[in-house]
Amino acid sequence: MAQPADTARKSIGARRNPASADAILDAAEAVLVEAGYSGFSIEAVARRARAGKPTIYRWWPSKAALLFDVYQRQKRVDTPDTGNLEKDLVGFLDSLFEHWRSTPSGNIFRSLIAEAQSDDGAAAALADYAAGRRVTTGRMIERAKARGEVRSDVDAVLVADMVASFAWTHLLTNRLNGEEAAIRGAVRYILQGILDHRA
Amino acid sequence: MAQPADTARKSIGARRNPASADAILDAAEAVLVEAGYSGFSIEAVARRARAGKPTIYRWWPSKAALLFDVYQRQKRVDTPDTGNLEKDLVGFLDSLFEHWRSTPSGNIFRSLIAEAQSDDGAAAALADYAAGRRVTTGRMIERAKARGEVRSDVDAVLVADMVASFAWTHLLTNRLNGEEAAIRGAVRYILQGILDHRA
DNA sequence: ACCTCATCGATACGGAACGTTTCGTTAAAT
DNA sequence: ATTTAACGAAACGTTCCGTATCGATGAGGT
Repeated sequence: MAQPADTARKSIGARRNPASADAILDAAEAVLVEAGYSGFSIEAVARRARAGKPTIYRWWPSKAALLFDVYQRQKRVDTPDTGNLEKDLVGFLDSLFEHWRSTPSGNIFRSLIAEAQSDDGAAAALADYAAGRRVTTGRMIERAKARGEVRSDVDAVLVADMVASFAWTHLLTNRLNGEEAAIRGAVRYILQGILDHRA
Repeated sequence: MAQPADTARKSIGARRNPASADAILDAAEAVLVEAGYSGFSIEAVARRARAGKPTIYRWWPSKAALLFDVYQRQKRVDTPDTGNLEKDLVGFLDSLFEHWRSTPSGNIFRSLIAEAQSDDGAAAALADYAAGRRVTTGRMIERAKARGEVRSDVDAVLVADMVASFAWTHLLTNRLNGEEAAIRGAVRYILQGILDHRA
């Protein structure tokens, strides 16, 4: 679901000032980029957006919800489809690492994961999002299965989970640079395995 | 005059009351277990330990440092060695998940990772720790290489990284229960790959 | 036996951010 | 033109931060 955790929007009075919501999301992103997660406070966002704190709290029940909406506004890396799974997976991870490195998305996502460790709402939203992405990425593997490239008994979502886990962990431990060899290695091991003798 | 070994007052100041340090670490762990990461504050730890805040700040420069020490006191899951890599990896992950589930270690580790997203010191400590664990776990793969079970060109540390990533991500997204099938699948894919045809 | 001194618990401090409440103002909807 | 609700600003009490200051405690050295 693309909606924020709650959306318990009050009565008929629809969001009267969408410009204000945009300004707040813009400010939140800017604060996150300039001050980092540790400097990301509702007060800082309100100051930056020239908005009142209650305005933020009215629409976003928590810092986590705001973070999640900021993340949702970011562009996503979509999954390639060249007809070759190895090329697709390596390309996907290369693009993802580059995207995390060169846009605010990486730091926003890190913050979101961190927040999810202490905020149940953020945890639920993140779990939901991650499950969706596993399915999306899993389609890459499904396509390869369809063309007979991958064994039919393979769990595409699980493979997507392994790929995502590799990426997440690298993001969380600041290992996004010069990891091309690791990416290629990891993909190759998932595709071909590491055993010396085959049954 | 029989003088004891000169452990004399050192730079950092001889820790005069190790019992107090233990009490603080005990309290920190208890707070973390009872109130979770969001309730984990220096003040709460001090209250619980009947210690003064300055006493904590004297020895631990940050919340992250205290967290790390708490984590270091926990038991670790060690890597099995049955002579069969698949059994070892599955056993290792099963034990790790069970350990994270049934002891405070999981939540402490989650907190540490979260803290590392906003504290450079914690990030460095975590990176160091994780690198060490990759080497340790990598020995499992090295042993399998030595007995010819694994291809000699395989990067053992990278494989360990993939295994750890899988575990970390499951921890961070609250997926520690009923994951036996996923563990077996992931290990099998790493060992045997997912391709249908081999080159 | 005395003295010295680092650590101890306790308390207070200024600062920041929390989440809420109050109050005029503004602007869309009727 | 009137209603109505979201708006910004400001202030609130609270919690926690990290630091400073205090007298008490107790071990080591003389």
